[in-house]
Amino acid sequence: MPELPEVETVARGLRQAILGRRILSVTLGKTDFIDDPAALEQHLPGRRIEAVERYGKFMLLRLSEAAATNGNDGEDAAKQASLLVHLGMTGQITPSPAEKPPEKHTHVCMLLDDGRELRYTDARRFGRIAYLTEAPLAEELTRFGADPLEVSKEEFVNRIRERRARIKALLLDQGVLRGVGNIYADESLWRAKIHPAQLGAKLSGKQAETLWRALQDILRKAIAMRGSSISDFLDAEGEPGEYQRRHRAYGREGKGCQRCKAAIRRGIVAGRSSYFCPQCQPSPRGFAALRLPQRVVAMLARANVRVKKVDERRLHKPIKAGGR
DNA sequence: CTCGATCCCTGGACGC
DNA sequence: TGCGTCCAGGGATCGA
Repeated sequence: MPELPEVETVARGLRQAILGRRILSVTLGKTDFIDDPAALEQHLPGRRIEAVERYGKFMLLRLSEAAATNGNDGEDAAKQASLLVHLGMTGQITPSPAEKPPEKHTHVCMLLDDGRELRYTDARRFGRIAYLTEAPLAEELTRFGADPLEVSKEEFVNRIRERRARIKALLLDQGVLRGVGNIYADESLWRAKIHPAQLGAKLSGKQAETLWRALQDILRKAIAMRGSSISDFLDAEGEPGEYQRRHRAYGREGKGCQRCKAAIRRGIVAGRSSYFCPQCQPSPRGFAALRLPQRVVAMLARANVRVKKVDERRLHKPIKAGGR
């Protein structure tokens, strides 16, 4: 599950491995996750990879200008362009010897001028790849919020406190902050002792500042440890990260909170599994019950136990209107 | 504006 | 061994 630290790790690896290489040819497999597959085949060959950048959970492979075609004044042909890559859930991008048989689910192979192949593998195809010239790229990137590592404390606090959505939803919203996903949202909320279902507008200035600090600190440490490998994340060298060892909340249902020993709980907030300490991260008023995971519901049903249905209007009513 | 639901997709875990 | 079901989840989209 590549989030900012994992994508940063991959981008750094790629920078070491393929900067300056020229793409000679492109071979595609399944293409339903590629914006315009033909554009890759048509425009990538001949281009040099001049930079590798990260933008939120995206990687940007900056390409050299195409050789100007005769009669075109280079007007369209020579445009700056980039390959935008999102790893989704299971995406991996890594250079390998061209003679090595491709892994299963390899959908893009770019032959490089040093004899290797840059390969994109993605079992679930939740990723995205797009060839974009400058203007469409700029347009694409306007949808995203601040980089969590660069956002100032003031801006972060403002962005959070002016919203009435749950803090977990805000952290996951790429239009608010680009690059935070489920793991680092839960980890930073645990560190800041804030319940994931708390409303952004309900956070005190102090809490929001603490969260800002926690988030940055955790992201930096995670980058230093080359990200978290839960099931399938591997960096550009095919190595797993190490930060999963430092997880305090994510994936630790039933285990003891490392501050207070209470059992970490899991619930659904903002449609995502959310792990939190019921003791350190007090539930907001009005958030009576977390929806039970389907598995638990099924188990109870099988055991013929009746679960009193929570009145949903009550559950979500809350939050009087009128907050700015 | 914010919410939940649904879809996309596959592999792995688990129950029977 | 195998089958069915659930689940992981980022993101788009739709209706309430």
